[in-house]
Amino acid sequence: MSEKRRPTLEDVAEAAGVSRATVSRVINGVRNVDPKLHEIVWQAVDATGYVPNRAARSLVTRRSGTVALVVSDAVSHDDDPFMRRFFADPFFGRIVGGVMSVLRPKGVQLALQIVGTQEARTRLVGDLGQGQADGAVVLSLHPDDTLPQQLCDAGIAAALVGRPAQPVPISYVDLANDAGGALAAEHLLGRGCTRLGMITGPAHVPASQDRLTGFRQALARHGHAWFPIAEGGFTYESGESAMLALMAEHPGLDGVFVANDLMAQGALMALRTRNVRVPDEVAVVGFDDSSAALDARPQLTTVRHPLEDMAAETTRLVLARIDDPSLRVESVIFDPKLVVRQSA
Amino acid sequence: MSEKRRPTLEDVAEAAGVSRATVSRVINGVRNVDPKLHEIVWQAVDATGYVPNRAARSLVTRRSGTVALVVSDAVSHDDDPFMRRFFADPFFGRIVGGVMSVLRPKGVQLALQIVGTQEARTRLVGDLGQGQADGAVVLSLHPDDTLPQQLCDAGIAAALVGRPAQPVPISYVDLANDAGGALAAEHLLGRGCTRLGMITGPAHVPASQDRLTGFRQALARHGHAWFPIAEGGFTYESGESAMLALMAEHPGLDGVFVANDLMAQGALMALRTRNVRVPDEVAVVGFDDSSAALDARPQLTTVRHPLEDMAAETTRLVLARIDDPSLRVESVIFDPKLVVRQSA
DNA sequence: TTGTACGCGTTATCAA
DNA sequence: TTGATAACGCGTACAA
Repeated sequence: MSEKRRPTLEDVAEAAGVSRATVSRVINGVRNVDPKLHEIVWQAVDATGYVPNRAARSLVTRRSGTVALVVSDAVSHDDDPFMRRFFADPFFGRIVGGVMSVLRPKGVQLALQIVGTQEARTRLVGDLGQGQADGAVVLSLHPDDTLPQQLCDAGIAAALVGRPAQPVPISYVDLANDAGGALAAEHLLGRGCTRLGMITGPAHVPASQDRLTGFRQALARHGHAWFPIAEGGFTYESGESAMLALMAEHPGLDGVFVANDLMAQGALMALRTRNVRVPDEVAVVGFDDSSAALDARPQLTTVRHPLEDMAAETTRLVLARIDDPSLRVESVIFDPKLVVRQSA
Repeated sequence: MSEKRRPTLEDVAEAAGVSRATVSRVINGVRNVDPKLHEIVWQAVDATGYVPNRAARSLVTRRSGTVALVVSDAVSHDDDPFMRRFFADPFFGRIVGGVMSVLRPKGVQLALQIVGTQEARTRLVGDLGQGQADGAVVLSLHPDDTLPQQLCDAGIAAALVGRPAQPVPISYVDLANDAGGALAAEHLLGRGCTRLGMITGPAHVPASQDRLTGFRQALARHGHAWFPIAEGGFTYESGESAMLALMAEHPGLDGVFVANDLMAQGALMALRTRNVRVPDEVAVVGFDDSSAALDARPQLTTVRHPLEDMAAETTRLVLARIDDPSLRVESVIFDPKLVVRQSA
């Protein structure tokens, strides 16, 4: 890019009147350095405008100074409607924000990787094993995803955002989805609803199951042994039709917990179609606190998913494991909060 | 990661019975290599499982083998509702897909960078100048964004997805937004609408202006000298209120062109609120063909924005400029297509 | 066409 | 505590 040569350690050393080695030690914060030299060196760094050469450093440290953000789906990105849905949620952006918030201060690069096919997954694990990145923050979006196991087998420093669908000894950060379901139940009961129903997400998604379980247990604690359920697919449309089905079979419902905001938005549309007033006739609680919650009419009361914080924590887990590969597998669970708006 | 040392060029050379240099030449596809050796070397590469060391290569080639995907906004990510909107669109995911489709085959890494503050922008330009990445695909989301100019001044290989808001000698790829506006106009007129209106995006966004211009000119060609306009902010809510305003002031409208799908979705909601049938009483055409177009009821007839292709082309522009910095600034314009669904 | 040898900018080892 | 000096793995003039 620039015409003139970038300053190197040697240049700084000359400017400071010391040796390369000393400058290197100062910059890397190694102890055993004369405080006087310390200052002199930093001044020289400033004066020369020195910036460490990542490649040279990587070559000798055998670290890339990069962490990969891997989005793993069952099928290729382009063909899959769910993948479009995934990006359609603010989900991804929030995660990126959380990851960057811890990577940036450490000067670590974020390399984005999206793997849809089995071949791509295998290649990715190979690349990571070759040191393309020092570790990986992984979003595994499909229950049959083999990537967590592969990463584990390859001994790669990685952690998942969200509990792995299958039991794999890999670190992860998750939300107490069951607690979220309980929050929704308590809130609906608290506002006087007595005939509750739920629209769940896909049965094979762990988060979806947990939300159902939490909702069910909280209701059971209040004596509600049973409630009608309709299964959706986390999409707007599925929420709409699930709500229609629920209303057709159980006309007396006065409260519904929907496993994500997008479906809840669809459910609101269905209620509107049937001229049912929300929340007066039927109260609706969503999940995620995504932008869909604000777009909805009425605005959604929903369970907030602190994705940024969770992504940041996941990144810390990965970084810690890069520093010390002997660290044991760990999981961190976040607690959800209820955000009360208009729909319940 | 792995216990044993990774194979190096030296190992391959030994296995093939040639010198390091020859192996290097074969791998990098340099001419002047004996075809026989060529094959022998590749077999040795296979046998040893050799993979080039990026750091070592970078050190000598002075290339990072990385392209940055930069999202530049006027304010910090977390605070800005527009940023959430941005990620809320499938926009970002589609662009990532397009970029990766050309980077992956070339073995180039994608480094994600999100800069919200002026300080972050300056630091980014510095980092890129230091060779953190060889070039940048840039999404500039704010009219006052100084990043394009800064990149230009720093002589960094970069190209924008979307026309820069201010005239800057930098390569970009854009959509013929005006042609898209014209498509919408022709379609509405073609289906017999005679009293048209438009909901525009923010006046300072170039794409928004162009859509309006194209719509206007096409109508003018058919004798429609004037039509009512309401300005929105590319959000669902703004589309909803713009539509309400339009209906209040111009009750006779029978067709509306909305500058993006999200606003169009809001407009549909407004029409529904007023019990106006779509498309029978009022036809609606959106823009982008985002997932919002499919979520809408009725599903949106809209102008398709070939974002993946555009992002891929932008990436090619960046790559070409990395290879040959003397390449002149270039722009590539894509043509939109009309996707007919139910709303018009 | 192939091989030798040097340099890329760091970190790390070992004397001093 | 500091300073030479040896890797790190690769590309490439230059010589053969």
